[in-house]
Order: sequence, then structure tokens, then C-alpha cells
Amino acid sequence: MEYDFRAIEAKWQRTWKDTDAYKVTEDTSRPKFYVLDMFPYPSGAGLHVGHPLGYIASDVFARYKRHQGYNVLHPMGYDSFGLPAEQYAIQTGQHPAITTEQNINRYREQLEQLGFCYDWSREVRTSDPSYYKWTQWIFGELFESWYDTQAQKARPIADLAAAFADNGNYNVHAACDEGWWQGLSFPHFGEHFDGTFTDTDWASMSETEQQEVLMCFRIAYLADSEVNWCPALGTVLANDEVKDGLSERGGHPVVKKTMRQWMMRITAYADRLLTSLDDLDWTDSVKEAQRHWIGRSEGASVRFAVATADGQPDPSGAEVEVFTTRPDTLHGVSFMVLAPEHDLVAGLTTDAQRAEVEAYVEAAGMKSERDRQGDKSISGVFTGGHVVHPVTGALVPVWIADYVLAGYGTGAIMAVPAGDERDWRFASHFSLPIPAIFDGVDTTEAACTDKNATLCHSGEWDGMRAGDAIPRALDWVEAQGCGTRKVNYRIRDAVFSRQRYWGEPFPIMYEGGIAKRITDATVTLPKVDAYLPTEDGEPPLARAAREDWPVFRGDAMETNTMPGWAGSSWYFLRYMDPTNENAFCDRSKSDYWGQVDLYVGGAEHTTGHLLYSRFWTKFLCDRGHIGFDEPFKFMINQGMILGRSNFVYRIQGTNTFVTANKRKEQPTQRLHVDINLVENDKLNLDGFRAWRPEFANAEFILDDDGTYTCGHEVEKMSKSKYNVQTPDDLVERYGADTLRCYEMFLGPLTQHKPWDTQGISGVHNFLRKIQRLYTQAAEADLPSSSSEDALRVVHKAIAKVSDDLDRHAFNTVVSALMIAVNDLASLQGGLGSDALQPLAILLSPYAPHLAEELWATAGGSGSVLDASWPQADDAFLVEDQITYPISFNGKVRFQLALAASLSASEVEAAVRKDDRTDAQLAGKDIRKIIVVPGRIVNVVM
RNA sequence: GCGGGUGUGGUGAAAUUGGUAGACACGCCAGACUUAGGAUCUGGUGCUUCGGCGUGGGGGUUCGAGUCCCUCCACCCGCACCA
Repeated sequence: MEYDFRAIEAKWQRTWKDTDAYKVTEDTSRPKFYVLDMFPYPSGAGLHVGHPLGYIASDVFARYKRHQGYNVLHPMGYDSFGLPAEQYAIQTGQHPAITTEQNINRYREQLEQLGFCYDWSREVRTSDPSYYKWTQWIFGELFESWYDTQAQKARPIADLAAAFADNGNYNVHAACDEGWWQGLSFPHFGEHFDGTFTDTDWASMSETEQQEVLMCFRIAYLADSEVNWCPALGTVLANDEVKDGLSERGGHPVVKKTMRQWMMRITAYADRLLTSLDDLDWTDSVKEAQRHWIGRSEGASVRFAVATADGQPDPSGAEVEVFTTRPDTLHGVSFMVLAPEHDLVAGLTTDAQRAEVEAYVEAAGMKSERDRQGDKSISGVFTGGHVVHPVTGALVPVWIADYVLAGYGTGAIMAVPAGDERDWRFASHFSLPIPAIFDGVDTTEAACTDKNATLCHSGEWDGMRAGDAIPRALDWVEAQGCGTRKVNYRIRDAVFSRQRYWGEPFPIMYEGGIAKRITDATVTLPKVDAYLPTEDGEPPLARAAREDWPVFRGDAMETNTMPGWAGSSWYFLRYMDPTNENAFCDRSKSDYWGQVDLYVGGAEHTTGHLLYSRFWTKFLCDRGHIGFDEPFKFMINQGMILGRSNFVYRIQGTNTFVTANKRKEQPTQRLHVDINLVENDKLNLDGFRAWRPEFANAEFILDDDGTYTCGHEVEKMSKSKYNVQTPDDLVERYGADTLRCYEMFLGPLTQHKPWDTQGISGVHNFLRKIQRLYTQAAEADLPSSSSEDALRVVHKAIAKVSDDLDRHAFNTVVSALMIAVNDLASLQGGLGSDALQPLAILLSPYAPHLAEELWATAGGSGSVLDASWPQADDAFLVEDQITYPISFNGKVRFQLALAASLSASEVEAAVRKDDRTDAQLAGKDIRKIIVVPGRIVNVVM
């Protein structure tokens, strides 16, 4: 009987739909399991075979867990705000919602034909108002919270206002920017204000002033931040869109512009984001990326007094603060370097140096961040100013250079050329002194960064190992009052505003210049006449008049939108309670479903996503909205499926194409050819001529057997390389079950691997073969008990498949099933329902449609979906005889079948007795015999 | 430069704790059935000078190493002047 996959798959997909087979609800009587895929951005191109790889793996696992009795949550949705739909809208005027809807429909169709066990009733779309209503709500909560650094958690902003009213900010430990009060100009905050205020001060402030103070402490806050502004294009550009101060597209001038932006105080969570990584079951590479992004380093903040012209500490108390991880090298400081943007540059610069310094600062300002980072050449300018060395009292010249970044640490460094490679290069380039501070190490040719070096010329630290001197130096610096211990982070607060249309509007209105949260309605996107920013640089939403806004409050609405990561930072929670209109997710539901037990997605571009969703999860936990503070307990990153491109070779200047085997005979041009015109690297000549008009009269130089062999190469799948394989074609030809099994069979999930359509036939044959087994058994009236040999095969498979799935080895499961089927086929009968029913269950995570069919054939009742996962019976796994490989000095020479019950010494005796042993010894003595019971025997001669 | 990873037949790969390297497939070769099917079945298929040699190269530990240690090389990914 034919394997009619089309009929089978259509039938079961209909049945599942009709019976709501994949609908899940909370059920406290059963353990839960949450399997999540990284939801896709629905692009216009649809899915290619690479996309479903992770979805198939998670689907297999979800089904496996269901068989094991878990209540499995396995949802799917769309990250549907994004740039491509907006760009399309700018070009065509079509509303991005329409484009998005079309793309989603296409995705849904493609996903559904693959037979995934998603509970579609839980689908979410980040661009849907019923979803982004709650993204806005979370933003509102962030806006109405501050971070208590003592309690190490977020708290309501009302608590902070109450504390201020009660006792000023004396005992308040709130995360905020250093010098948060700078930029605020209230009567109470005079020139010498140090950031501390009293309850009386607070009470004397106006409403507006109080709000301005509170804004400095909110977790979601407004602040001035520098962006790349391109007036000609009327838009803000990302750093990588700017080259040499000009826009990459069009070559228009770009200027740095300070804009008021929404920010997220993720820095408050830096330490928790770092430490809780240890408990996550993620790959080291992903965790390392998180650690690097957070970039924690321990050291000291050291203050150098600014020197007056006569070399005395400036009486105004002006100081340059630097961050260093190597306070032990303090005696090696021979100069100081400030970032060109540093506040004190102007003040330190002497008149003689002013022109040169200003030119350098201006040039640095013109360069984009990216160019500055890409340029490794050494440049810098002496300011003419000096600071006083806190230990030696010596004058230290101050330079500016763009290798010092304004955005990291304090934007200033103490340069120790003997102990730092960059400082060393700078010193030798400008012929600055390189004081020797390491005993017996010549630092005239290179810096010494080894912490095992011994210090010298370093006062009381002489003779100490540098690494050991660090804590001493920290104590010393603190005792002297010229510095403090400090932990520095690389991570910056995240800019949360985008000047885009197709994103979440902020639930924020302005009243008297004060930003206020809108709580009485969902702010939906207004109608606009174009999706571009306005000419004076306002975001697209600023095009909307008051009446264009479905919800308008206050004097003005916030016109920025949220960045792409807003909606994806919490979507895993919405799946738990997708239609709740009163909460983002009911606490009882998030308590039940809890953390994601298995998160599957690509490792590319996930560092930010993971960081932000971890941040929001911790915040929601702090505020009591959920009961856990890490979203994804365990994560697998699937590898990319690469395309296999085919090439034809055109002889230069002709319309003649030469087969790959003969192309070396003349100069040729290599052209991508559509893989659909190639079978087994042989070109379909007629198809090629019909492919494009210019090839209609193509001539060919063929192989001697009359065929045209194409060249091939493994590359990323892309339309322009004509190597895209869609799942649709393959489902049509082989069925979803075959495609599912094949994608898993291809190789380890986490590895990148090339797609090879040829191999799919092997998996397809396997499914046909297994169906034949069942039909034959059914024709033999399906006995209830099978032969012992058959049961051995099945129980071996049960053990292997269960074990492999438990360690997420998805590829070897298919092999194990193939082996079982091959073995059963060669038994020629003896198959009954006690073998065939468990086998159908083993198959069902991979080939759910066929498994349903086989389950029914094998006399199973109901759907296979809820059949309990079979247990391997040890009685069928133990062998009574073991064929030992007998090796001599590690080389296997013959096999010896022995009873499995024999002890090691009995095995040894049997080996000694065997005639073949004597032959191998050839007169030599046996020094030792190693017996590994059940495994191997090694005779040492 | 730093961090992470990978390296095994013609190809995708397997080998879970150190115990017969190459399972399972693709491809290829030969044959059968048939005559044109994207069909099915059977057998073979790491290399070999038939002694052996083989998991990127070299060294080590071990009775025994793809697996552990040292070292070097190649490739891929991420970060990249982070003080």
C-alpha cells in the first residue's frame, strides 16, 4: 500500500482542529512544562527551510513532554512591529498594519502545514493594541518606579516621594546618574549643592520642580542624550549608518544632536543581571556575551587635583577623576589622557595649546563612534595643563586623545605606559617618559601587563607581586582620601525612544511640561499623512493633529515610539493569559506556568533581547507582578541551515556554458543558477533555456556522457543566490512528517549545516517502511503479543529514544527509529500490538500525522497524542551473551562470544584457554589481561 | 587582540562515563525485477603497496585516547581602544 501522506496529513490536521487537540489550560493536578520558540518577525519573504528547524525541535520536545504526562504550554506568535513594514509604508503609502497582516497570514499558513502542536488560541502579535496595551502598562510601571540600591529592588515612585517629604533624601539609596541634580536649576540647588536635600527643601519645591527631581530617579526616565541627526534626511541615524560624518545613504552631513529621550535604567540591574546568569542553563558563549555586555570591572576611582600654572593644587578644588583596575601601578603614571568630550578639557587647556586642542576636539566630534573605534592610529594633543600626582606630588601633563572613550568610566585615564599597551604606544609615539615600575622587566620595548611582575620604584609596595599590591593600593588610596574602591560597568542605560511610526506609542501625555502616565485608555497609533519624520525633525507621530489621535490627553502627546525590543521583552508572559483585558497576565497563571523550561532560538542578535527581557522580568518580579526573576531557565540555540548554491560557467563574451568538469580549459564567468533547475548537480538544459530570455539560445559544452554538471558551494540562503528551499515545495513532495524528521536527522540541532534536498529520500523511505510494517501486521490480523525478538528491538528503541530526547539529541532519535524499523522488517513478522503501539508513540513527536494513523492501525484507542510514553523493560534489554572483542596490546584480533553472566576472572580464563590467544602470543608471555565486563578484553604482552 | 565554538569517509554525521572509530542516511558501484519510475529489492563502499595506516599537525598520560593534558594550525561566530 502506498504511503499517502497527503491524505493522512490532511485528515489528522482536520481532526486536531476539530477536537481542539492542542488547547491547553492550567491544571494544577499535573506538572507544567513551558516550551517556547523565539517568535518571528513576519517578513514578506515567508519561511525557508531554515526557519522551522528550531520550531520542529521545540515541537518534538513539547510532544515528548505531553506523552510524559506534563501539561505543556507551547505557543506561537509574531514580533510584528518593525522596520521593513514601515519602510514599505514609506515607499508605497500602504499602512504597515496591512502589510503586517498579510505577512502574518502567510506565516500562519506555512506553519500550520507543518503540523505543529501550537495552541493557536494563545497567539500574540506585538503590534496588536490588545497586546501593546500591556507593553504600555509595563512601561507605565517602570515610569512609576525607582530602584532602591539598598533593598536591591524596584519600588513604587510614590514611596520615594513620601520619603522625600518625610526626611528629604538623607537615607534614600536610589539608583540615579552621578550628579543627577546638574542640569536642574532650582533656587534651593545653588552652586554648592551636593545632592542632599531636606524635607523642608522638598516641601518648598513647586509641583514641577518635584516632578523634575523624581524624573532623575525613575526606572523609565526622560533625559538628554546625544544622537546622530541628519537634517537633509530628516531623521536620526544609527552609528553604523554614518560614515566620515556623512550619511551612508546620500552622503548628507550628520551632526551630533542632543535630544530628550526616554531611557531605561538597566544599569540599576547590572549586578543582578550578572550574578543570576550562573543559575541559567545556557551555552557559555551566550552567557559570556551577556557578561561582556554588562562589563563589570573592579578597581578604584582616583582623583588628581588640577594644578595651577605655578604647579600648586588649584584652590577651587577642581579634580580629574579616573577609573583604574590597576591602582598598584599608580607610581608609573607619567601623563593623563582625557576624552576629547571631557568637561574639563576647556579649563585645562592653556592659551598656547588652545587652537590645536580645539581643532582636535572638533575633528573628533565629526567622526562617528564607529569610525573612532575602527581607527587604530595614534593621535592626541597636549592640553598644556597639568594635574598633581596624589602620591608623589609630581606634575602630570594632561593630554586628550580619542582612544579614551567619553562613555566609559569617567572619560579620563591615568596613563601607565609601563603597564598598559595602549598607554605605552601613546607614550612612545609622543616621546613621553615610560617610568620603570617592574623589577627586572624592560619596558622600553613593550608594556608589561603581567600581574605576576614584581613592583619597584613604587614606595612601600616595592618587592610585592603586582597582583597582590592591588588590595594594598586600594586601602592606601582610600586612607589618603584621594580615591575610593569602585565597581565600574560597561553597560549604559538604554535609549528607549525611536523616531518611528510602526512601534508602540508611549502611554504618556504632557501637562505643563510634565510627563504624565495615561492610565484611563490604551494609546493607539494615530492616523498620519506620511510615515516619515517631519521636516523639523519631529517623529512621524508628530504629523498627527489632535483629532487624529484616537486617545489624546493633556496638552501634548509623546510622539516617539518604543524600540523593537519592548514587545519582545515580555511576550512569554502574555502567552500564559493572552486575552486577559484586566491584567498583562494574571498572577495565578504566571505562578502556574512559571519560567520557560525550554527556550529555542538562534544565537544571532539575541544578546540584547535576552538582556532586556531578563531586566523586565526582574522588574516585574520586584514589583510583585510575577513570582520569578529569570524568564528562560534553559535555552538551546539552533544552528543556521545554509543553502547549497549551484553554478553554471559561461565562457567569457559568449552565450556558451561549459560543464564544471571542463571549465578550466578557458576563462569563464560563474553564475548562480536556480537550484530548481538542477537535480543532483545536473542541469536541466531546457529548463535553463526557459529560465530567462537571455539564456534562450544558450549553447552548452557537455560532459562526455552528455550531461551538464553544475558547480556548487555552501552559502547563506538568499533569494539573490537562487538557493532558497521553501518548506512548501518539500511538504508538497514528501509531506510534513518527512520534512520534520529530515530536518532533525540532518545533524546536531545546534550546529550550522548545509541543506541537501537529496538526503530527504532516505527519511521518506523510512516512513514508508514503517507504514508497511503496520499494514502487514494488520493484514496478519494484528496479534496482541509479539515475538521476543521484536520486543527486544522495540524496548531497545524505547531506551535509546527516551535517553536521546532527555539530552536534546534530536538527530540520533531518527537514526534509532530507523534501526528499529530495519531490524523489525528483517524479522519478517512476529509483530503484535504490544510492539507496534509503543513504537507509534516513539514516532509521534517526529511524525505526528503518520503516528496517529499507525496508532489506530495498531489498535490504539483515542489519539496517540495523550498516550503515555512507554517505559523500557530491562528484561528485554539484557543480553545473555556478549561478543567480546579480544585485543592484544590495544589491537583487536578476534571476537569471543561468552555468557554475559561470566565474571571478569572467568572471562580472562576463557581468553587464556582460546587457541587463537596462543597464535597471537606467538611465544610471548602475557604480562596482564584487562577485562572490562560487558565491553572489551585487552591482553598486554 | 579578547571571548566562545568547530575540525572524523566523496557528503550530512554517530561513538552519552576513556573500551571494536565511521552507526544511521545521502551519494557512488555492482546485480535483480522490469522496461523510462523522482519506483522497488539484494549486495558492496574509510585508505591501503594487504604488512598495516587512519578522527587537523606534533607531543604526553594510559593496558587502551576521536574522547583527558600540553602545544601548534585552520576555519566559523560574537566582541573589539572597556582603562
